Amino acid sequence: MDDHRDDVGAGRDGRPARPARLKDVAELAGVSLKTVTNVVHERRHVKAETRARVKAAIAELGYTPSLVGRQLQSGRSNIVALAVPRIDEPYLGALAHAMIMAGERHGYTVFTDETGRSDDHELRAAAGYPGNSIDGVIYSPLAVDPRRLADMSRFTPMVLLGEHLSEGAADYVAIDNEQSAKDVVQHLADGGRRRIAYVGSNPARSSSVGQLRFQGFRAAVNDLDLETRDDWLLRCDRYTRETGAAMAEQLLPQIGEIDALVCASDLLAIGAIRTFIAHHVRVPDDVAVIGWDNIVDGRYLSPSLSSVATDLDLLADRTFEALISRIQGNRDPAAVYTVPHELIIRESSRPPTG
Amino acid sequence: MDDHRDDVGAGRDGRPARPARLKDVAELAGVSLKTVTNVVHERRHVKAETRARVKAAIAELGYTPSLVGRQLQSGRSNIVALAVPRIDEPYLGALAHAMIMAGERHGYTVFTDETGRSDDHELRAAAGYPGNSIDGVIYSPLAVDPRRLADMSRFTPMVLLGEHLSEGAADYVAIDNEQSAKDVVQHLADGGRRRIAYVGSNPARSSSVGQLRFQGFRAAVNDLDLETRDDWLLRCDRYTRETGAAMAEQLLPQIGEIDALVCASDLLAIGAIRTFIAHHVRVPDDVAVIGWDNIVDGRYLSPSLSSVATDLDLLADRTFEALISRIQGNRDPAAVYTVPHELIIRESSRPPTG
DNA sequence: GTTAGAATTTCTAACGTTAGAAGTGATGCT
DNA sequence: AGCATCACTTCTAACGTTAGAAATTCTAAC
Repeated sequence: MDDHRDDVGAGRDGRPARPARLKDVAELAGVSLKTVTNVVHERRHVKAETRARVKAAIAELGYTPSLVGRQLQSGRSNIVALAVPRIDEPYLGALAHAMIMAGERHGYTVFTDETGRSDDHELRAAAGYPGNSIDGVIYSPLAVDPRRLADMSRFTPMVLLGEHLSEGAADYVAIDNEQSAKDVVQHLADGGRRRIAYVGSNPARSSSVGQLRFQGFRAAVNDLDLETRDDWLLRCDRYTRETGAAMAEQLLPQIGEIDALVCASDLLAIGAIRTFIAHHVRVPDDVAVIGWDNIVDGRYLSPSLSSVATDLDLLADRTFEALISRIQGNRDPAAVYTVPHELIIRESSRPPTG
Repeated sequence: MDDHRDDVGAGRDGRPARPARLKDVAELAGVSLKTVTNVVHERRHVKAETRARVKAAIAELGYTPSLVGRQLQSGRSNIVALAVPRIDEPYLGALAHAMIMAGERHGYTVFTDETGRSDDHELRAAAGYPGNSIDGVIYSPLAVDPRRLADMSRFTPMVLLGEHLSEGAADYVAIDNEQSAKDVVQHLADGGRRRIAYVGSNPARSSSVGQLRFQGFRAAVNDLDLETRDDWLLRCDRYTRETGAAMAEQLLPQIGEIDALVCASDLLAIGAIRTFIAHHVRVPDDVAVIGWDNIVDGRYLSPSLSSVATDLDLLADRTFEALISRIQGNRDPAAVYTVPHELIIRESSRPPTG
């Protein structure tokens, strides 16, 4: 009788005017709050008859537990944030999709956030979204200083993707980038390619995937006695189609010398192929092109794009295993989890005809 | 002295062992809770000296208000859900990006959810994510029965995108689909195309964008005295690359008769072009192809893809305006908001050379 | 020096959930 | 009959925030 709000489930169309609370259920069923939670959580020590009555009341009121109340009480939200630079990049979209599915398997809701708008957003993600009661962060950093990140992440369960931070700031999940680059070069050599260019290195960021892949590339080129030259190695920060197109522009004078181009991402490769075709450079006959990420668009390109594929579902599962372990208090030193990769050969890197 | 937790900001490395609460700030500053909130909310009636002391305490403890606490108290979360079938579809990724940016402009956090996994997920979105304290839903439905949706959405602020529900279940924001199709046909006619096929109609779902666009298509074909035939009109549910490829397969026998293909989405168009090229059908010389959505990939395709572009930023802003008005209690009948579209002409629909 | 009124601050209940502690009966054993 | 044990249920404080009401202090005018 101390409740002034009396219109639960009383809409004249039979729908509640406001969501029912635990208290409403308790009153309708004529039991205490605790008994209702006991029923909701399927606990013992509730008489069958009481249980039935409570369940009926729950059904009648259409009661759904308020996650906010729970969260406040438990300190846990079962929400993790996936922080990526831009959600409209194909690879990151596919990653988000895989993470959402994996989150579901592991009992977590994945809240995808974009950090690419500003450094502030990146730092906010790195700090674990203070105030938002995020249980953990899956983070694909772009520009944040690794040192700073290591500092901030100490108190936020976090798993890193994409860029490798040598300081071991947090758990890291990725393919073996160097080895995948070696596989790429081996494949090109198998197809008779000898003089290979590379787009996407960046010595200034030695831990970037582009640089890791470049190291594998260079090692394989040496091991297999292939040729590369400094002016065939183009560095860039952003792995976009635009950049790829611009880089290919720079390579046009070398066409005829080079017979293959390795791009640190499919987007770079797509941009490069676009430029090549526009200048009547034939792919793969004049130049083989290959990238990383196996984005769907590559399959529908003409020529279709060869690429290094990550098993995203596996990557997402590993990520959640690591993250959940951290959420549950694991304080071991940061670990690196490697997931397998696979070379998907399509038209763009087939051996030249004739 | 009734607080048993005494390790706020007491980590021996100078970082808090747990997040600071309002109460911690109040104690450190030697004032009451209300005074601290008054400072946090920049309210009057706080002495300058007190304000300074509180601010110092906030800074020292690194206090950030708990959004959960706020949400419980206010019933508002300032979070809206964007429910799309799949986040890894290029158009939906671009839409999500635009919505996240617009949300920021309007003071909302956008939580992107995928509903494509099951009907349950769609219904959950339609019901406003019960228990999650979502303030509103931006919803791009795929399969939910409009009738049911109308029923559920009555109590959840909601804006619909994509599919048009004639029942007026909720506010709807989109381009003028019929007019855009007429513009497409006009453009093809201007380029000398006369016999035009269409992929993406679906009479079973008369309110689907594919069907709306088809209606505009047919009207324009009649008005401009162009030709189309029943076996040039292919219906489909899913606007994917795969479907587009399959539909184009069906059209191969008609090549030579038709000189243009209108696809209800860019993905369909991309799939179709892939099939055409694989079968040495020249685009645009043999067949012009054009789609909707202006996804970035279309620009890098060869031939680059002509498309109907929506101004996504404008669409997102309109969406938020409508949604916020609903959140604030607007009970007017559901409205339709139309945003402008633009025809982006690229290579795939250029007039045949020679 | 009083006092009305304003300025500033504190007190307290509430948001919806949870779970430990405490309470009530009923049963079975001696 | 007395008592411990068990099944079941209720009571209550707590999570972090907010804001109306109440209390206190200050200011200025008489």
